[in-house]
Amino acid sequence: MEEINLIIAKNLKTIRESKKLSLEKVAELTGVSKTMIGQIERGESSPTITTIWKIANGLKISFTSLINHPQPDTKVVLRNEIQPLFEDNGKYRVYPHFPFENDRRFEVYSVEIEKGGYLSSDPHVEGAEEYITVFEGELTVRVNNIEHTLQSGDSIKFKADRPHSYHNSGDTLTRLSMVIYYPA
Amino acid sequence: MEEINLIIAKNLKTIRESKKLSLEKVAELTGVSKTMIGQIERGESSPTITTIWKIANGLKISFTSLINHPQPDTKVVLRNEIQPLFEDNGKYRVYPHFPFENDRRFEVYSVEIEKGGYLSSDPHVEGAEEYITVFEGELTVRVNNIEHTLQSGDSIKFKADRPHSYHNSGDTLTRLSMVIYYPA
DNA sequence: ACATTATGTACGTTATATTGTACAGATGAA
DNA sequence: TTCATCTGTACAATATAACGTACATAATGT
Repeated sequence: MEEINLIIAKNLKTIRESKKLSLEKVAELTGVSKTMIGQIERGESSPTITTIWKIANGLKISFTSLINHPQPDTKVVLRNEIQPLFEDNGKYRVYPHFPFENDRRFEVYSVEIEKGGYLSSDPHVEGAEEYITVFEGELTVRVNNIEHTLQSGDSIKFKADRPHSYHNSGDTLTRLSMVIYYPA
Repeated sequence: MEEINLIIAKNLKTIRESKKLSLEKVAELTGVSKTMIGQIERGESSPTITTIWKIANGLKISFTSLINHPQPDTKVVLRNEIQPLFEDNGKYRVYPHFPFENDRRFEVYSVEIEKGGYLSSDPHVEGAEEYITVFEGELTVRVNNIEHTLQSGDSIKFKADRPHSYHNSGDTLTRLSMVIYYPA
């Protein structure tokens, strides 16, 4: 998940050292206490937006240079690293492979639903869409009061800004891929 | 100067209303209390970076959509609106016309120095440069232990990451324009 | 009309961001 | 070495962000 305050910590320390400034010098330039600068660099504090503003302006750097962390060209996410979310007494399991991140407009999940497993989802934000492909078993999606039953290999796309539900209507484990898109 | 928390206040309120969400709904989606969301929208609070992160992620919006405020195509800055900075007992007056702002890599000032007025400046950050043009009177700049005397219409550029000083070496008021550049 | 729900604000409490001072280790000069 | 300065951290005090509850008003239905 990459804690945001750790990102800032690393960025600030890198920038400060690249400018060869001491904590005290940064404190002078920014009007933020030496102690606070140190704590931020160590990730011990989640600074307020005004503090970040003072730092950015005092150091004459952009806001994003503190917030952005360079995205690696390649990123591998192992199943074991993913902390699944459990619903319906563990019968419905969500694996967030690529959760929402700053500018990215979509998320990638996979879902496992045991036999009989069911989940009713509240509407997402207006304009949101879901793209589902079934990889194993059978899935029944209900949206707009219409049920759609899919088999392995089938897909469905629907506007997810209304109530919808997922149901393993088959006799075996259902596994599927889900992409959620959010409008800009 | 546009207080940063007021910018966020406006952005958040606009985004929330465009999505037709109540404070409570936003609280649910983001994990930030309804009260805090309200205070942020009213500009009564400078949220911490983690709170902003929660809001951005919960609402599936980018960080910058909360921070950025649309720059007008045209901006007029009247001399009367500028709050000058006084040095050397008011003999050295700095007028910040376009102070540092997020991505902009330079600042534009004008300076008035009365007869005999003098200012010794500490080094700016490494790589900083100053571009000065004299509009009225005489100016003596000292940098690298060398003095340069300029008349109205003359200009000078120098690396400002070392000590330097300005001196009105003439008999009349000196007025000049100063651009300070900061490396990326 | 009334009741009911929904929405945003005021208030008191807790958690924590922020500050100033004091301290310990490092660095450097003589 | 010794003294001095510089750098970053530990600590205690204060300011304020963040929370939960309760309240006022608006909106909605019956």
